[in-house]
Amino acid sequence: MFKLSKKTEYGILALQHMAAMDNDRVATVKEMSESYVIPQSLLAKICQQLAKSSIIKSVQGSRGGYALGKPATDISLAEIMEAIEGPIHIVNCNFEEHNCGLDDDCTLKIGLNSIEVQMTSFLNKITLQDFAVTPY
Amino acid sequence: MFKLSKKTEYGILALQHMAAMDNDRVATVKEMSESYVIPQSLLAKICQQLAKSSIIKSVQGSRGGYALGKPATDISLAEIMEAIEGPIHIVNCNFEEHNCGLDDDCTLKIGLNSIEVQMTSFLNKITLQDFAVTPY
DNA sequence: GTAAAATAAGACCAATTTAGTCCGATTTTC
DNA sequence: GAAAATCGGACTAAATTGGTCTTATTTTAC
Repeated sequence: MFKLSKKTEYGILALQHMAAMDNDRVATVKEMSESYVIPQSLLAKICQQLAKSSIIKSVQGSRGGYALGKPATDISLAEIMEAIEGPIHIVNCNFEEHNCGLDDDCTLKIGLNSIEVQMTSFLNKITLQDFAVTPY
Repeated sequence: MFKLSKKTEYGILALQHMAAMDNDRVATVKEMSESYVIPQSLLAKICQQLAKSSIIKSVQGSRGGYALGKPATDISLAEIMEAIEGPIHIVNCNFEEHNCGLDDDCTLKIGLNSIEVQMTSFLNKITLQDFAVTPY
């Protein structure tokens, strides 16, 4: 299951939308949920999460909506995933709770640690700009 | 959810075990499931999947078991994941079934395609040897 | 000042996926 | 022929993800 969750996909679609729009306006959840056929209340929650991580900024009230909180070149895929799905860890066990009974001898954690580091570094380097599709 | 499934983790533990053992012997599921505290019948199925992909080879009957089917340097992480979890796709939609209603205009697929390529290439380069922990 | 249109937030349920169990069959050794 | 192993599939349980609903708050426009 090395896959983005649907929520993350929805979040990316929304971010691509915001990246493509004029700088002076904000996008509403309603507008985006209709464009991309995403349940409105689900996208609403996703936008709230993105806003909490200040990837996007919210404008409340009527005429409100969302817009990117920073340039698309400054928004990494890792950041988006973490905002929506939580911390990225490729192995299930983590250092807070040893639940496999092997504790610190776990050869899985030891062996895969460097891979997790490389992975997250890769995901950190990819920015929204990289996968924002320019209209053609 | 950029995470290995527990099944894949179990599979890796088993592969690490086989990689570390003498070349002339085979490892039984019982032996490995006890060492790493993995449900025996679950590990049994995982080993069958690894054997189907010829990552490991099976010896049937009493005194049977499993051993690596090729050198640890030839077994990639991508290969292990695919054997256990199926094909690697970072986006939910795929080209066989368009289920989002956006069909070929999906900016998600277009934008993330190159990232998926880079990811799988990365996972293909990592071999069991790389994360096999040498006894110390 | 009130109605309308938006975000905020959290509880809740549904659907899907993953993890794990169970049973019977087959293969091989002793 | 018994024992010890893999083979394979159906089934159930648990966990995660996806999605809904409801209520509150904020802001604008009339």
